[in-house]
Amino acid sequence: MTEKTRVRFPPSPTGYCHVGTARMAIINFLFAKKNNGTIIFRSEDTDKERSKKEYEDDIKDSLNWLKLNWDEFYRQSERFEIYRKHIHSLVDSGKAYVSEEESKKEPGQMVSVVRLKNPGTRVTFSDIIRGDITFDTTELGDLVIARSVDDALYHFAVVVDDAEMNITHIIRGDDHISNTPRQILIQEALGFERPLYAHYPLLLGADKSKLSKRTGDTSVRSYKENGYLPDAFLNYIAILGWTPKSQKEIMSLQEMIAEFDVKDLHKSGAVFDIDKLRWFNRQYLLNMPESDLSDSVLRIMEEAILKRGLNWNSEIGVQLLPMLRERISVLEDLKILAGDGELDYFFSNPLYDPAEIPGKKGTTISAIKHLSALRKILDEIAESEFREPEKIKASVWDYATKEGTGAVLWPFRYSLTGLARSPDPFFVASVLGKQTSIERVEAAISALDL
RNA sequence: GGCCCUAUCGUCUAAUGGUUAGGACGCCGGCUUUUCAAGCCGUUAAUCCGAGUUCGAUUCUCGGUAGGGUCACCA
Repeated sequence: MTEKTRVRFPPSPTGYCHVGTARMAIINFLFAKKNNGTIIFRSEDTDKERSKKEYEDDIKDSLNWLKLNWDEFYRQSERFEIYRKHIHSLVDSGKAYVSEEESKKEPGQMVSVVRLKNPGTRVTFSDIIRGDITFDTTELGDLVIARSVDDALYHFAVVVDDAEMNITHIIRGDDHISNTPRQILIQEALGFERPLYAHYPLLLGADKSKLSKRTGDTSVRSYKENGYLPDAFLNYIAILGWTPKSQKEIMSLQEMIAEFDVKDLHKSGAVFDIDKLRWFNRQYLLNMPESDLSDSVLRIMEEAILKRGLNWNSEIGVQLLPMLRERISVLEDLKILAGDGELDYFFSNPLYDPAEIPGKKGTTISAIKHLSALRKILDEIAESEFREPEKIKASVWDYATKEGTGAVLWPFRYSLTGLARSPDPFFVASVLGKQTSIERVEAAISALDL
């Protein structure tokens, strides 16, 4: 009978959930699901000083946000009894010994660390991604495995836990390659079976070094807060450093699971590219039902509009939804858009710069003429038809083409928005409504008359 | 510095002992009934270097070089 696949998420709660942690989880998740396996979340909090519950919670929240769930949960700080037992057995059997030495952390203090007797062999392990890797372990010396007989260190805890939890596959970052031989040494001293290893390359920052705070946002929560969609984020991170056989990029979780193979993980590191992440997010945004989006879009917009000292109008906000969705890649963009005043004219009358009203293709004279004509045309459109941009366009179009679209449409759009850049005038007018639109055209005319 | 890992467009990557070295993101340009955005089309752009094997290497081997990782009583 073959053993059931068991993998682990072993973050240490010494900081907020890092993008690299998310990637570790995704890879292990895909592998586990593909093989119908079990996922063990193990909080590696043996460092009492640096570990915090707050961070552990953040990591759990972040993984939950990405819908990466696990089957079993452990905390190493609650397992010292188990480690102690194994440390004692090692000392009793002579494979490890207690060593009285001066503390490295507190010079002058004497401590009794536990050291493993290093047989000094060459250790070769077979990595699923990289093939055989050999290390000469003599240079490791008698490594310290515990601060004292009661206080296991990371490497020891990991080896014991991986064995006790029947982990079959250790899939982790490249940075652990050189940790592997020392863990194997401990493993062999303890008489444990060796699990299978796979080391994938680290995520890189724009400068090609390990992704760090210097190179951009590294906490998963910051992406969540900036309005990235979890599915898009997950998809992008999964595809970074892994090409499925189908070579598809946009994939559902189910597709990823179906296609996943550790052997397809790349050997070289990939740069985390925020522009591509934004593109992924946009694709997901575009495919979302509007109903799933409207609450957050409306909330963000309202907040930004209120902040600008304008009156919020949710009826108008709702009409803006489809237009807005087209113009953003990330929800955060909306905050910027609205915060910069690019939506102000929907909620208050714009101010005009008379020199801007005619546009490049017109003059003051022509602008007055066209705007007056437009006022009349708009006035003749039935209130009910004013709801539809296409109807407004149809009414205005003959006149505009006859007189020159640029000369007519620019003043029209500018009178409605007061901005050099905006969505098209037909859409804007339909949102504003007949009365407001006409009022603004008139206001622009009088701005020119003065 | 020792040890270990890696090396295709700016970035993510595909492919092969023989290809016009393909795609995606970005950039740039054009088109699309005003502007902006979007969309569509297109352009630009890569096999780190040097030997060897071979009729032929981007691909295989070796050596450089470069980049990264790791060398704790952190994880």
